[in-house]
Amino acid sequence: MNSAKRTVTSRGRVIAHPKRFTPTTPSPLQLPPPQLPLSPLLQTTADPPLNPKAVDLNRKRKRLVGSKVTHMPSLTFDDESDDEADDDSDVSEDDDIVNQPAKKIMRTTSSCPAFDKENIDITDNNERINMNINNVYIKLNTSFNDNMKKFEKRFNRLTSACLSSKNSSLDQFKSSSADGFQLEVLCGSVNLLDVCARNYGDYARQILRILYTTEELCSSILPTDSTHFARKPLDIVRFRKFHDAIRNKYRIASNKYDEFYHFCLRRKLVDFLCDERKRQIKRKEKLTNNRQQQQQPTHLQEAPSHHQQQPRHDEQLPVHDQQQLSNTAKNDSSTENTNHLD
DNA sequence: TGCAGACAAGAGTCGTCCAA
DNA sequence: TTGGACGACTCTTGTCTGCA
Repeated sequence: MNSAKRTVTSRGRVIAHPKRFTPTTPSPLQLPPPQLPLSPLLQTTADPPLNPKAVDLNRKRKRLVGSKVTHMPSLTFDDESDDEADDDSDVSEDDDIVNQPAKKIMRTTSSCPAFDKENIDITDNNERINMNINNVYIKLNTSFNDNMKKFEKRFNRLTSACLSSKNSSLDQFKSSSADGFQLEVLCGSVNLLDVCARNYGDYARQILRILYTTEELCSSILPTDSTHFARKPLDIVRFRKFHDAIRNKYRIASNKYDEFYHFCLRRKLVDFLCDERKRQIKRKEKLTNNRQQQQQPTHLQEAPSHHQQQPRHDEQLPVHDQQQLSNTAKNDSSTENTNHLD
């Protein structure tokens, strides 16, 4: 995956031979809700219409006003005299039908007073039907939203319960038998299994601090197959020893260790490495401030030597963190991590 | 009470996989 | 070939907890 053409993002990620440009689009939450073609009475929420055909119903409603309800499949208000008009109209017709006057309207132009009175009654009846349809849609929409909210609450409770149980209990990953586990995992002369810790997270951090130097922890990421990251992965040989220590310390079944590492440990380790970087930057800032304070007052240069702090071994920053520190001081994060490419 | 460490949440970005 | 889903890492911000 490594290629000669590599670019670096503002956050320091190495883009090895980008294949596809992913445009930055506003999140769906930032986008305006879709404009529903339904009437304003139905647009109580941003939810899409329950039935996609509601769009068609809405368009038909244009035609229904002032006409007779002849195209509502679920309603049977037709009388037999409308059959002629219905024969020439089709539900599947498009805008032409909507824009064209319905044939029923042609009958309202009759000079017969009886027909006029009948059409007025039909119009009033249609308006009442439309109002009823709107009310039904509103009730359905409200009921759907209420049920969705209830479902969301239940789902969130279930999710949190699953996550809490998964994070809090090691028992589900432990082996049923104590056989097959090592009594010692040596790192030099230190048996890693003798290290005491409050919990597996604390133990993992201590083991990492034993296996790796602070520089390595601050300049590396967890071992991964991907090569597009700016920081190099931790040494895989020592990381296998880390896995051995964790698995043997807490008697985790070998067939469940992957799941344990993925769900319980990985995130802790990622945050640990990130926090190590922050801590080192903080230490470096303190060291820099102390040096500046020592250099500024000339009359204090002859002060006792215990003010002069010698940099610790773990305070030697890698190149990219020095760059990051300088960028932090400049309040300009746009140029960080640009000089630490391999 | 202040500080340091651990942890969590979320946004941003990228690569990979896979279905259309 | 394209775009969505998903996983992974980085970074920021904030909260919680233990300790001196």
